[in-house]
Amino acid sequence: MNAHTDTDRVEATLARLRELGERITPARQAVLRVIDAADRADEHLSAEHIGERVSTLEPSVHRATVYRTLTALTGAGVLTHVHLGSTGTVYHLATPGSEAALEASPAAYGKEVRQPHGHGHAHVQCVVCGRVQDAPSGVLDEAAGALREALGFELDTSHAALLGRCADCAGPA
Amino acid sequence: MNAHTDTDRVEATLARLRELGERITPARQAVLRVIDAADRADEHLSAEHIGERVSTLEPSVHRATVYRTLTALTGAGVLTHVHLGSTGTVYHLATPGSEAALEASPAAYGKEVRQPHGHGHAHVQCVVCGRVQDAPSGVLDEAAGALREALGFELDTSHAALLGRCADCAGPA
DNA sequence: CTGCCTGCAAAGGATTTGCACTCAT
DNA sequence: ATGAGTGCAAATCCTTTGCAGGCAG
Repeated sequence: MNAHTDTDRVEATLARLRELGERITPARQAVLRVIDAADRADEHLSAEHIGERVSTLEPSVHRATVYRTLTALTGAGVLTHVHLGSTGTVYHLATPGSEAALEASPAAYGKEVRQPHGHGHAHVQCVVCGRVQDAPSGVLDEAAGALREALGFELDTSHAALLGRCADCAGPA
Repeated sequence: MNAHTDTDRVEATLARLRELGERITPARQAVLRVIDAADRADEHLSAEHIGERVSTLEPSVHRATVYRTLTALTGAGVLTHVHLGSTGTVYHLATPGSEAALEASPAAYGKEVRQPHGHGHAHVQCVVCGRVQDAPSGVLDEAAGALREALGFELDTSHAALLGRCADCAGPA
């Protein structure tokens, strides 16, 4: 049941790229597959780390291409990135829907790409062990409202990780 | 009118350093003065930028020393830093009387950490223009509570900036 | 006097860029 | 065929580190 949905997610993204007039290349496919696999495993990969995995998957792809690809695909709206405090930036597929098998309808795109930013969930990172976790959805809703009202600031709740100490590192003092 | 309090803030910090057994050197004084001045002007300076200003104030101070000084003084608890999304890290004078070595020694990191209680304020940064603003205090209180309850995660509300669009950049798309 | 702190220079690692070529469309 | 995308290598950028000497305490 996985090999199937796996393909769907990457394929759906490729389809969106095509619609946008972007070219489909082996490098881009490899990058998307690596990120998709990481997403499914709840991993958060940096550009450099993605590059390593792409190399094993498609050895001819150069590191520089990975960087350019990440930038291009993020610009196209099919990838998103999250800035972690001091440990760089990690990437996600921007595919609508999420982890659970939403609905394997090939034509599920139905609509256009959503907002390039702001539809993902928030992340929290432990400054002690570096672990990144997904935050419950809505944790920043009130903050977003308060900031909008006080400053006219439109918060992008998923663009930067919140920092602190995870349960494991905070408890055992 | 200000020359007085200016001196006071830096002096107070120097006093704290002395109490901690840290040495007072021209380089450290210059760094503190630069950061203090920036704080007063609501500026948020990166290590590199601090280095530039220190150079004009005390030309003999080497860049490497600025980096080491920032690390050391942050460790001593008299400075704090805020991670901005993709534009590096900026430094502040730590507010006397509240947080001490939040990340003092590597050992203290996961150990008897003081609660990052309400002292430091949160920052928001505009991803369009890069501007950094202070967030109203308390905006993250609810989020902090929700994260503690849901994940046992202790949020450090002032360690990373929240990203989004400021009033100027959000409105007039 | 001690050893913490510094200056210097060189190393380091991550990301970017110029250029010519290739391949997806 | 045509130019977006790529490979390669060099260049940058910011930050760190080894070492020897200097100054604060």
